[in-house]
Amino acid sequence: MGRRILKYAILGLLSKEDMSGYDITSEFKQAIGQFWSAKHSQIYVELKKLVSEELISQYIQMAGVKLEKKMYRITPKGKKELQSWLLKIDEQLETEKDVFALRVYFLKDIPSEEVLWLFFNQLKRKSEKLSFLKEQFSLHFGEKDPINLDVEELGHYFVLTKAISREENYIIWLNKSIEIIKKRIADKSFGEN
Amino acid sequence: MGRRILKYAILGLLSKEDMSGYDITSEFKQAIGQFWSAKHSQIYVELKKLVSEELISQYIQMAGVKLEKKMYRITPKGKKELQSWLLKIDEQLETEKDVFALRVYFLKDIPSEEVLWLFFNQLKRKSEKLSFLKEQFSLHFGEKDPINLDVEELGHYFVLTKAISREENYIIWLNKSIEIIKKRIADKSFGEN
DNA sequence: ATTTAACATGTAAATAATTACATGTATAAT
DNA sequence: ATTATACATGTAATTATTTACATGTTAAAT
Repeated sequence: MGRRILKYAILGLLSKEDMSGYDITSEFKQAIGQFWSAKHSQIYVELKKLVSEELISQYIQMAGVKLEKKMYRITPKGKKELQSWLLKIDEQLETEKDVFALRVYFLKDIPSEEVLWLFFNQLKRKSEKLSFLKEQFSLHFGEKDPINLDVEELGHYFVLTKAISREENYIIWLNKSIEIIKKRIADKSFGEN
Repeated sequence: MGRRILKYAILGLLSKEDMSGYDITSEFKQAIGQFWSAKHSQIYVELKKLVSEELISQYIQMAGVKLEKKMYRITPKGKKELQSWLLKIDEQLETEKDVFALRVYFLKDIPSEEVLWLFFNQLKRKSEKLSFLKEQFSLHFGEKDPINLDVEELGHYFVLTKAISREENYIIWLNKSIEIIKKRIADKSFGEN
């Protein structure tokens, strides 16, 4: 935190095409939302700030008869700031937070009969997420070879493959852990009998 | 963020053994720091809050002649709250934020001659992190079979294997992406000549 | 002996982010 | 026609987190 990531996320999205606050909110439910996300309340405030900083400009687009949709467009100044940020290297790798892993660290305080259920529950959620991501992938890329992809699509391709492999890896770890837990339970009841 | 994760992270750590604020800060530089972390300024404030909530208690331990180290111990009330939190399921999976992936999504705005360097840089950092984690692992577990591990150590084992596989997976993705980028560059210069 | 690094604890200010409150339009389904 | 859902935008209050400021002790290295 504290590095105005949302600012650059918005500039990056607007660099591709003009969008409304609602559109940006929706983007964070798609591929890029796997790696950065914000609520609409934060987005609308940030958009106003970016306008005041002259990094983006605003115009009205009618949606229906009465609904004035506020569209935003990146300015040359905004584009420049985005490009310079994209080349910046973060001083240190930030913590990729994961509350499930935190809970697992405190395993000894979880009743042993509940542990397996917790892992299976996480497995279910992660499997669902993986399905969603794979669907997204086949929808956008199908059997396409990334070598031939337009550079406009390549970022999306990389990010989707990253998200998919992350979930696959998570699931593998969950299954391995489940096996260990099961084996420990089996060994224990054997010892007890 | 609004779910007081740090509160439970501290309770979980204190559930294992009494610690000072400094000790907790140090823990976040070890294995669990891969999945949750906080700065000392936040930790000291949270500790005082937890004392006022009677979830932990404080006592003094002399370190040297003058240095009064403030130690914290979890109370039965604190233990109870921890255990109930550990069984709670998060309503929805939160975004596992990753600024590098965000930058990659905006690839089209990065000069093509800089892209490879960015990926290689990330590869270097992630490889270093992986080495650190593997060192931690062999230090704590060596060739031990997780089946025979004490339940006190099992959480640590799972978290370390999770952190290691996450980094390994990240590195695989980076290498695959680098190959694609290289191939695209080769194809392009072939076409241009 | 002196310096450096690690140990140790705090507060204040600013920023980032969430949750809750608040309102209205357009479209699809029933 | 009515209802539900998606589209659309905002503010206020609260909480979480970082950065900067501030100080002192202990142990190890030179």
